[in-house]
Amino acid sequence: MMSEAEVSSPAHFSKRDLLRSSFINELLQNPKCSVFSVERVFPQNLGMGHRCCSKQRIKRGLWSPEEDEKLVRYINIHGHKSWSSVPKYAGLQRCGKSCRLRWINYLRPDLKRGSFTAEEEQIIIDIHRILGNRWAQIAKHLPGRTDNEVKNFWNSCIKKKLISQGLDPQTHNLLSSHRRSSASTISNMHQNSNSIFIMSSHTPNAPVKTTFQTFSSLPKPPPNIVQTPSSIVTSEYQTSPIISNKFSSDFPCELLIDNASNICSPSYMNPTAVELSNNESVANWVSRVNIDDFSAQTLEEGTQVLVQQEKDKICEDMGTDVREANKGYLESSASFESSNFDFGLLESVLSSEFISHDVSCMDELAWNF
DNA sequence: AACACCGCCAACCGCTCACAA
DNA sequence: ATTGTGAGCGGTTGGCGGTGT
Repeated sequence: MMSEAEVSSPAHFSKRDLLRSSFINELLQNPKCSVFSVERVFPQNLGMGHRCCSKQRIKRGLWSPEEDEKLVRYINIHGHKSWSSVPKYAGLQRCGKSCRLRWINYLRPDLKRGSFTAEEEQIIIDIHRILGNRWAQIAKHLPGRTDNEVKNFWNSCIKKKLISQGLDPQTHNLLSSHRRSSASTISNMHQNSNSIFIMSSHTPNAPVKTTFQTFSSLPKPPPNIVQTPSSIVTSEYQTSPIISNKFSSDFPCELLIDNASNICSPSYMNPTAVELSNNESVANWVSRVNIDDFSAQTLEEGTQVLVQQEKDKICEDMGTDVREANKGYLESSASFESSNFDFGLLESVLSSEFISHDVSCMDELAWNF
């Protein structure tokens, strides 16, 4: 433990050290902790404040330990019913917005600190492939992580990693510079073994049309579509015995099929990932089929059960008659369209769990929407 | 040692949405 | 229906620290 003199000396701490030091935790546990006696000001950050708080002269920029202490102490005692009143009563020359941000992104006691794990990284990638840059949604699936943290991690690490793998970080498809070589490879896979395809519905926000079809009856895809399933030519998709039928009012669906191994992974494409979906030739290629037919013809028995279980579960949650839902084609039924059920979120939970873990975890999924 | 460059990340900005008056 | 306010979100910025020359 450092002496107070050491702690009080700004020279001993870089900004990052101060922000990250373990005594933040100490402070959180003990609001009366007075370890921050140092007068640390950031004159360069003394601006006029946010537009939302332009009436006051408020401080901007990095938070000093004293400010952190005041904020933590106040919230520990009074909570934060109204952020706009927090700075006033906490004795801070900050706007409420800044206080809220500081609390949520840094001072909240339930925050996890330290580097992202490989598992967290994979979850981020998986959910991002589905939801796109919806950092807050992604962060909800990473306990103790904030949207800001996830966003920064994405921009500083994952993005580069994907690019280095020849993947477009927005669409998770192959970058154009990598397409030429990959396209021929995948095209060969199609010709030789009927390996992997993507079937896609069309525009984002459009009602979900069908997305499922037996592989063998599909017409040959247009040349450009075989360039796209870059992200599924990975071990995770080749080894995950995943199948589920999901629908979304927000996102177009895609179904990833490895016919050679009978592995299927339907998913949603994030809106930025549908560049090909607006292509007419792609639209023509995607045709409608009965989902039950698909399941029966192409899936092993155990997988069919999983399909049915999930369909039932979804319909149950929505108050929809399962048998009714199973009767016809799973296109944009009125009940789905009018529902407030967040299929995007559902999908994000499901896919992150399924892709990263064993299928047996299906029953453990939280349906807390 | 000095400087330049670069990556990380905390914080800000501007926007949208929800809700109350 | 309109307006004002607050909360939340995603994009962006800029300072700091590490690294290379």
